[in-house]
Formats: sequence, C-alpha cells, structure tokens
Amino acid sequence: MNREAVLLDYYRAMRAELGPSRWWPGDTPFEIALGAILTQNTAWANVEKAMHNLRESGLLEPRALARLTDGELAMLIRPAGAFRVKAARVRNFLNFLHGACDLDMDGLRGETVEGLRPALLEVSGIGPETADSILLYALGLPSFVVDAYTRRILGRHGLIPEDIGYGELRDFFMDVLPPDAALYNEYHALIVRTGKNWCAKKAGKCASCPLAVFLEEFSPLTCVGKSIIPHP
DNA sequence: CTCCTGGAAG
DNA sequence: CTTCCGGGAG
Repeated sequence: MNREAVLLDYYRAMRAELGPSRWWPGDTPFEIALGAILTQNTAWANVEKAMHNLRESGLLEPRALARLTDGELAMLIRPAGAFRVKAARVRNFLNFLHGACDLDMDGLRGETVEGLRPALLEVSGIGPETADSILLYALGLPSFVVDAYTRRILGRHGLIPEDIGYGELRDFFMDVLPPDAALYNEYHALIVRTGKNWCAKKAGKCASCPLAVFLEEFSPLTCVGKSIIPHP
C-alpha cells in the first residue's frame, strides 16, 4: 500500500459513509466566491448570517455590492467576524472583478486554473485556499482545495508531515488524482464534513470516524476514549 | 474558555 | 517568525 493509492481509499470510505455533499451552498458564482472570502477562519453558520443580511438587501450581486461604502459593507457582514478586514477583502475582490470581467463572473468562462489562479492570488485578502475555493466551487475548475482539516486528518494519520505547506499538500493530491473538478469538489466537501464532525482540534472522536480503519493501518496516534493522544 | 471550511501585517 | 482580526456557538 503506497501513500498515493490510499487517497482514493480515503475518498471511497468517506463517500460510502457520508453520502453526497451537494457543495458549495450558493446560487451564483459570485455568491460562492463571496462565501469563500467570508468563511476564512470562520464557522459557516456565521457566514450564513452575513449572507442573509446581504440577500435581504438585494446585495448578493457584484454591481449592487460595489455601490456600498466599506463601512456599510462591514456592518452587513458583521456576523462573519473580522468584518472590517473582510469588507476590505471583498472590496479588493470586486475591484479585481471589475478589471477582469467587468463585474460579471460569467465572463470568466473559458479561463484556466493556470491562468486565473495567479491573478486571484494577487488580490490582497485572497490566499491559496480562498483562490482554490473560488476556482473549484464558483467556476468549476479542477483546483484542489486544501484546508486545516485536510492537514489535520492526514497529519494525525501519519500520512504527511504536520508542517507541510499548502502548495505541497495541494500538489500531493493533484499529482495523484485525475484533474476532475467533480471529484475535487466532493473530496474536499467530504474532508470538511469529516473534520467538522469527527476530527476536532482538541478531541478527535476517532472511534466512530468514517476513517477509523485507516488509523490502525498508518497511525502514530493512540485513541483513548474520545481523545487522541500523540504517540511519543 | 476555545474554536471556526485564513490571510495579512508586524 | 508571531500577532491580529472578531462575532457567534459550544
């Protein structure tokens, strides 16, 4: 069993146990991209409150949102936390869209990961994970999304170094998996669902985890009740 | 109190 | 490298 083939086994195990994910919540590419920015280090339930405020005001489209002041925008997205920072980031993204597609994300059809990813990363407030989330979930392009759960789960299973960088981990997935946006979409969704429900930062519930079988096979960890204790 | 589908600034 | 952003939920 090599480290690469196991990625597909992880996918099959989560998919069999959890079923389809129907990600990303959002009706338009812009709404999805906006959610990707608002959810940075933030629980999705809080993002939904902010999205609700924008929806009620008819502001879930770029041209309307672009008319607001930073202060107005900040107050509307306040439930998402770090609201002044995120208001500036949304503004930067709107400015990017203005130049890239005249505030119409349909104009980004035909772009490629290789062409668009570097441009997104130039936007202050859009880092690797947010850029890949926009590429994959808003635009349907095959760019694998790595997040804290991905690193935590695979790290705890001993498959990757704990301090592996974002790009290295993304490359690991993309070197192994076929460049299939639907597969990337569902894979990341399953990782988040698994991480959220079973792989909490302090106390992982390994006993009932869909990936429990892989712990016995690879892990340098010991499960004690509901907690995981790093092995010396 | 810690943590949440990170990223920038210091 | 470390700190900050920040409200909401457990």
